[in-house]
Amino acid sequence: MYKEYKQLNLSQTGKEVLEFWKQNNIFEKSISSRPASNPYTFYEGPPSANGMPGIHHVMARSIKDIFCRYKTLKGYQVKRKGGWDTHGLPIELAVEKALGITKDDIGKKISVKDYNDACRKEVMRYTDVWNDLTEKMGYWVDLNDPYITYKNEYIESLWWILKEFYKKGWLYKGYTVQPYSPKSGTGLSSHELNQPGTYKMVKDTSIVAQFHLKNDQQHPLIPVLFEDINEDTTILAWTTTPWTLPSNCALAIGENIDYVKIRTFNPYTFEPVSVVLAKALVGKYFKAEGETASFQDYKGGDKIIPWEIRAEIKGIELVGLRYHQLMPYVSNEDLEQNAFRVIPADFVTTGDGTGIVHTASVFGADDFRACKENNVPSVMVKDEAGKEVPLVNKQGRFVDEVTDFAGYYVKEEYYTAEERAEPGFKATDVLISIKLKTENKAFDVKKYEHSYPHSWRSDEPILYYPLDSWFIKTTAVKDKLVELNKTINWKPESTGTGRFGNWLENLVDWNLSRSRYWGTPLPIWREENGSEEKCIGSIEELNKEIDLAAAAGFMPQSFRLEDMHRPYVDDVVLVSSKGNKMLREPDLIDVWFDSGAMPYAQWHFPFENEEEFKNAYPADFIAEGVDQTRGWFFTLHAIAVMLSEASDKVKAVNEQVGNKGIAFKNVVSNGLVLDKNGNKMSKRLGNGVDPFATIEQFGADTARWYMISNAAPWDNLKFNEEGIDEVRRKFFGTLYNTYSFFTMYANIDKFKYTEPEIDLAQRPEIDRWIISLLNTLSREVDDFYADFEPTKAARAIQEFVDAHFSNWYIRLSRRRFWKSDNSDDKLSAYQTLYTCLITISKLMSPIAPFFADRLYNDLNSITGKEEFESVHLAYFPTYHNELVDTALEERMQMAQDISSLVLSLRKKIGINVRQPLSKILLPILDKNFKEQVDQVKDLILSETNIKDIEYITDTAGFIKKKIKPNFKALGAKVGKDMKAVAEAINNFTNDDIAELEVNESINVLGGKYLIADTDVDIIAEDVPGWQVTNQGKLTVALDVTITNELKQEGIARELINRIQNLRKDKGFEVTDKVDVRVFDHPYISEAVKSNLTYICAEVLAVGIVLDSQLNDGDLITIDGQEILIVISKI
RNA sequence: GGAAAUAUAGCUCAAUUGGUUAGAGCAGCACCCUUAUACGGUGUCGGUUAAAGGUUCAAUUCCUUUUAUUUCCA
Repeated sequence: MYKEYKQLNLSQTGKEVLEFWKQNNIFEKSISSRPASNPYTFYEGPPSANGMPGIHHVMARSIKDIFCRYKTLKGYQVKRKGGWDTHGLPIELAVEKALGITKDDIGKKISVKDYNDACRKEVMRYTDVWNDLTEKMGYWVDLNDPYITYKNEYIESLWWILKEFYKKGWLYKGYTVQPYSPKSGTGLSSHELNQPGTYKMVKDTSIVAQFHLKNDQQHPLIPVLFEDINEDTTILAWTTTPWTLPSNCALAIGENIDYVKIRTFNPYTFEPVSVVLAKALVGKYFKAEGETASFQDYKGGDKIIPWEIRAEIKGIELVGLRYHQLMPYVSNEDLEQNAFRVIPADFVTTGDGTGIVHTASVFGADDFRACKENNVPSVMVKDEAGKEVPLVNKQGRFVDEVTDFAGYYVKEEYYTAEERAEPGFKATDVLISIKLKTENKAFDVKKYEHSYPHSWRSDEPILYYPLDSWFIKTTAVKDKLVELNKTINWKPESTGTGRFGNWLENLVDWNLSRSRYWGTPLPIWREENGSEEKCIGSIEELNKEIDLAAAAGFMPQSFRLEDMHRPYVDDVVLVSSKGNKMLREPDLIDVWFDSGAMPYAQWHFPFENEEEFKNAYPADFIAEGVDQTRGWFFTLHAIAVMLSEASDKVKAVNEQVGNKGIAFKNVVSNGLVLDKNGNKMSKRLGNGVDPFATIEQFGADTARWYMISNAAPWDNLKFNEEGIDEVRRKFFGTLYNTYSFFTMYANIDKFKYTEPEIDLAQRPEIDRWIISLLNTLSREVDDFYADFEPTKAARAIQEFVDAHFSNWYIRLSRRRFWKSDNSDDKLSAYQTLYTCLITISKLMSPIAPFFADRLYNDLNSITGKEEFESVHLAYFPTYHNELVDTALEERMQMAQDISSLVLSLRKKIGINVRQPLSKILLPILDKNFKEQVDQVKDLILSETNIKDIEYITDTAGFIKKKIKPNFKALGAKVGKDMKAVAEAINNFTNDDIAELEVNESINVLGGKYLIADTDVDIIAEDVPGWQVTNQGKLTVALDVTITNELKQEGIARELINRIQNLRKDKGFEVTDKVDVRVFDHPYISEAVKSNLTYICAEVLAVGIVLDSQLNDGDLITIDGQEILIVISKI
């Protein structure tokens, strides 16, 4: 007996199937049953278990799961090693919050050891919750042996990679401009800058400064810029950070921007001056009235300042011009030689300012880069230790060399509230403005409101400040990164070419340093004076060095490092070749390096598991959220490409597996999950969706199917519970019903698929049709999965189940199952229905793994047709081209369309389907048409309750035709004359159309064009005198005459319908035979007599008695006539 | 400020890659059907395809600009 269910409960099904998987180790078998020689490699992007999983994790992991399961079906061995991301700032922040401390307290209020222990505990806090979700959502990943990034072995692999880079010269210490908080004395990571509320609107003093050009220099533009010896020509540059002006070292222009030289007067000193600025921004600083004003009549203080454009200059021509240092506090020969000149930069725009950017290399990341590229030195001073430092110290104050402002805080906010409240207090930016105004160096000063980042910790504005950091020289392999990226299949493509591609094009070196406590320590030891350094690439190497240090007396004898984290690793002191102490660089490395190195470190490569690594490199497939584009996707790619150059061991592996140096071949980046209104889910709004509750209520399958079928993975998903319910009702409900239908009859007939397969040729049209469609579907779904298009796969399956399988195939086949005999036709119906169900279970199993497995096993456990104990151990349905019959699919579509047209006509004229009608007319469109329709004629007739189909040709001019231009075909032919041609065609008379049909062509526009019949669509629009409707090319005319005979049959059908309803109401089994007594009402008596056998057969009655004495029973109504009837089970 | 994605019916999504009358499902309304179906059928309501401009015989589709939402980066 096939299992029958009272109702569909997907949540319950999920739990039971999960238990079945566990009991029978199905996941393990799905791997062990596939040959190791046929691997498909998937990398798990490690989640961090210090936060609760959300519904978006169900989304991301469904995508991973789908393709892994699909590849298993296709015969690949898909190992999925799980992993945990355990380091990093979020964990440290969570611990700080839990302990009620700040970063500054670490090492003071709490020891680094205790702190790190707390982190270690925190990081696995929600592991159980995560594991629970993983199971319940049906995500198959190996959690028994996950990689954990804080393990010593993992870290050792990271050290090995770093050493490989170091040896290649790709790991260096450098200076970079970073967000910096003077109050906390620490650099801020980009993560910290992305905290909510860091960017705030502030009003800053902005200055347009006049940079006076040197008139004694060699430059082609000099004659233009200095028209006479007394002319004072300046370049206008704008800044919102006046405190950086003493550090100015260059002016940046856009090479393609148009500039002008304008003669005018300085608005503060009233001195005559010439200024250079972007042409597009002239209107911002000069009033239109000034252009016509007289220079002679101008007096200082006049509201209208005269101006005139004296020259137009291309940006590129300005490059190289030298100017006088604006605030000459600090200078030297190098600066005089190489700084204070105009350089080109790509970040200059004419969006605001003057189109010329004041550049202080040490206080802006863009500035720093532009200066470096153009070899412009920075304005620096030497501190007490002789080290070069900027003009602003780490407290945010000017150094002594900036005499006028020595000791002043550069940002107003760094002063205390009391200091700021003192009378006469002025912000340093304001003081600088005043000074520049009086020195004839300021052209425009005003307050400017803009958004500026603040430290989330201390709430004061950050500085961009140069700090020491360790870098990986990713720029050294930039070209290869770009090149190899083109070999990666990105879904969607735009993420790869756009977001990722552009990012690679503008690649900068990777800043590895983090001044934190819980993370992978940088394995570099330095002599205190920096003259010697060592990079350690393994525990063994470290131990050797420790032994040397022990011999030098710096370390205890036979010391061994138990834990590679801080503070333990900081206790290791090594010895230099000169016998000096070497201390570890205190930095940790960026956690993204941890995860990007997982292909190697998860196997503890190269120290162990070389084979495992080789078999799983590179990944065939990875998937994460699009926010990982510059995170994990990048670090994986960067490390892989760099190792392909720097490491002999990786090179060797690459050679063996034929890898050019990538870490992954296919990547799916999925979008976000938003709430149903399109808002981000957040704790604050309380609009987050609990994945556990969702799975409990609807079942994991429903949630998965909903998320996958609703929107492409890379589109944002608006998560709506009503949508899940719709999926349950429409898709799973329908599919469940098809299964119930099957079991209901299969159990009655004891169908176990033991009979030999009926030849396809012997099967009826409708069976061959659904089999053809099923094969087409298999191929499509296969292609969609292979192309990482799960949404299209889901939609195709859904469409098949709903529109074709359930609402056409089964509906039209029902009668075949009622028959009491066991004919071949019935067997064919069973075999076909079974094949559809089992195939659907396989096709859908990657997306809805629980339901699919239940369906598969409910069927297969009875028939034993397949040897697999789970659908996930089975193989993807093979596509059989010979089973696909496109002509058949076409004519069945026609049958559906024609039926639908007839039903719509019946509706329009108010004759219901139970009333038989004699015939429909179909105008013949082409030779094939009649032949095609004839083969599905019976289906149409029974579906629409019509007696016959009659075909008509237009020989008699009986049909009114309509002609429509086929624009696509005509476009190539007539081009610009389309309008005229279309009009001509639309104006064709019936005779014109007839001529075209006979000759297969016709002249239009007085013979200018010859129109072929393929250039137009001709449809039969109307059959005068008939009820007609059409859709596309199809036209159907209905004969609405109801003869007495038809009427009687109609009444008989009504009676059958009422009896069937009564059977159902009374709870009779579908196989129960009945006795019928019905009142001998004149309205039905003829109908009963003339359709007696038909009625009896339909309702399984042994006989019908017309009884004029009947005065008890059920009252039924037919066409308004009330009639008593008694039916009784025999 | 830069890069990217998205924007089509009240909602969720299509539209054969430039072909003229933009389609489904859900929701609403009306009728109908059902010995698998809390399902289905037919009809109805609903659109300035975010806005503006451009290219073209023809634009939801290509280009430019703008707006909104979102992400990543500075």
